[in-house]
Amino acid sequence: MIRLYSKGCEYAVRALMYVEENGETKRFQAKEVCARAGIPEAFTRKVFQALVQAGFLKAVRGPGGGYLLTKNPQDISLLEIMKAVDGETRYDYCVMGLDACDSANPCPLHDMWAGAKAELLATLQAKTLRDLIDTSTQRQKSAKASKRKRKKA
Amino acid sequence: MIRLYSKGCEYAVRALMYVEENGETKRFQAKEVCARAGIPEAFTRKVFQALVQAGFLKAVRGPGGGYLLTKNPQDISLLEIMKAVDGETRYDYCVMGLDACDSANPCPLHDMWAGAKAELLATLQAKTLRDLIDTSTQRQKSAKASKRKRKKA
DNA sequence: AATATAGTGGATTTGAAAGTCCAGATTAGG
DNA sequence: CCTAATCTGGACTTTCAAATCCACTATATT
Repeated sequence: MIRLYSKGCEYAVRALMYVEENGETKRFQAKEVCARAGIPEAFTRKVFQALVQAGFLKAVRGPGGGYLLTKNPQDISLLEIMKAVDGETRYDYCVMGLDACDSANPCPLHDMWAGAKAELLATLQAKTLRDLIDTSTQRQKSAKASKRKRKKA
Repeated sequence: MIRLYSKGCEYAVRALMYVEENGETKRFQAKEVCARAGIPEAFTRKVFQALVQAGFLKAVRGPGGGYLLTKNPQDISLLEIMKAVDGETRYDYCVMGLDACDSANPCPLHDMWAGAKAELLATLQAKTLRDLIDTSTQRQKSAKASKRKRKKA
């Protein structure tokens, strides 16, 4: 199975799609958001710790605590999240697994992959958390709409 | 690290780039080709078994035995090898890890990934074992050529 | 027939990613 | 000050791909 990012990063992304607006800030608790996203809480907490250290989240302890997004969703790109969780080098390896592969000494797939990779990374950089939330919300609405339609019919 | 295919498949591809022409047929032994490709022999043997069962290789036992390619390198696509080793479903999963993702109910990355995937698969289908061998051989030659140049200078 | 050389297939081990557990630190509220 | 709620961080366990091991079968050569 092709993975753009690790399982941990997958959980980070899926969880962050469930943050809720509370006035200016986006605030949420690990337990609650993991339950809604349907992902393992204990493991996802580890990932949140990484996001705190990377500066994307601020942790608030104690009753009523949780996490705060330090930026607005439209200012957080998917690629940034990926780099924070999986590190910077995930996309830096030869797809054929050759140690000695670089632009000066390319493997047979090097050029085609360089192109594909650049496109992919550009898209992931352009895609913001806001986009993910919106697409997902829209989808849920249209799902409900067609449910109503089916009920009517 | 982004992997287009499993480690086993990587070894299959890397090994097959070292098959040698013996008249009409391409023949090689596991031990020798693994040594040349610099990959683990025992594990790669397992992969060869899969390629035998998939019909890409014919196994010849006994002294002087080895494997035969059943087709010419220009008639074997990289994608075919990948499917034989990793199965048909490797590219069929949602890149965001959502169970309920399909074209009727797409995840936020679905469409962009569908496009990227289609391009990628087309390239892998078009790329033949012959291409891989030629690119690799060419690279070795030009490496030697520039070595000679450096020596001359 | 005996021997040596190849591939085969099942059992087992290894290592990294994924996942869990729990005691500890922090803080809001009574 | 006590309790409950929340995140933290280290140790531990599980899972799966990757890798190894070894006894077995098949066959060419002598």
